[in-house]
Amino acid sequence: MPELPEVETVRRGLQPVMEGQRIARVDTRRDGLRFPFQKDFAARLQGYVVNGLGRRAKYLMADLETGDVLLMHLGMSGSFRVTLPEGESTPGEFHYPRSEDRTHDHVVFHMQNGAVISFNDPRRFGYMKIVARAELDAEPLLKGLGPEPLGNAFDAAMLAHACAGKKTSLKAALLDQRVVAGLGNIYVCEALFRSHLSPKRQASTLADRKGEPNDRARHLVTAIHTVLNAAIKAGGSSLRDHRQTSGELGYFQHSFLVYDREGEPCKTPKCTGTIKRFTQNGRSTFWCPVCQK
DNA sequence: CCGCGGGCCTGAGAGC
DNA sequence: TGCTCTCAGGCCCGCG
Repeated sequence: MPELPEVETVRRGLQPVMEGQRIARVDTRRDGLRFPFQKDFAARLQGYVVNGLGRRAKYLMADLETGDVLLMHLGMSGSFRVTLPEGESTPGEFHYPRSEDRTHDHVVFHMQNGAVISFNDPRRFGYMKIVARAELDAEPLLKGLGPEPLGNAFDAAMLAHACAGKKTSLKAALLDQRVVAGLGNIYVCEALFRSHLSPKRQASTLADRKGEPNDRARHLVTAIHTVLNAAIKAGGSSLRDHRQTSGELGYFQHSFLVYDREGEPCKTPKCTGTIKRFTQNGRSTFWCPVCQK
């Protein structure tokens, strides 16, 4: 599922029931997800207050009063569902990911305020890991991540510099979390389309000979900002598994201009092209060969 | 450094 | 109805 907008949507849904609240109990319903749980996983969480819930790239980070940080990654199919205590919740219609039963609820947080937060992940590509805050800088999962695409450090100059001399494709460069952290297959396709840049274009062509950013770099950065902000506003994109923590669907998939639109007409004004799909670095790329150059 | 293929998992959808 | 095949918002590893 989840790229930055989906993870941010989940963060905003969990924040009110986690931040400043005490975890009463944690149930793990299997030995692990992608990796086995740490032996003291539940013990390091139970009974402690969550001071804050943040996000770095596609990771959720729960700051505990103990000085530990719980890192959570949703993999491809992870989702969280919040159930509020009797009388406090009136979330409308629930759309459960995949099965109606909760077979794939692998981790359940019982908050002292009565909220129950379930982590569901059919494919189990997600993971959770507790790291001491003092050791976060050395944490392999986070080390080497590039800047946040919506943060101040990410601009045309930074992107051009990171891409200078790269012979790899623009698509591959943007998917590389060391270049910029948080984009995935959908939003890379969408941002390239919106900036009229070909996914096949060599990444180095965002910079001039001195490594200075050109108009392509500036347009691409703008397109990334625009598409991510719009997707967050829409609660992310629900194709298969992504749900907001209320169970509601995200709806940015209705705003896709290229992703999942193979064979359909290009939406660029006056463009007569047709959206094509091909495989790049093992993933589907959707694009318009007519207006993306 | 790079691209590529395989692996990790389950489930949905298409085709037969 | 049911089989087989392909594909899926991520990411890591090893190969050449």
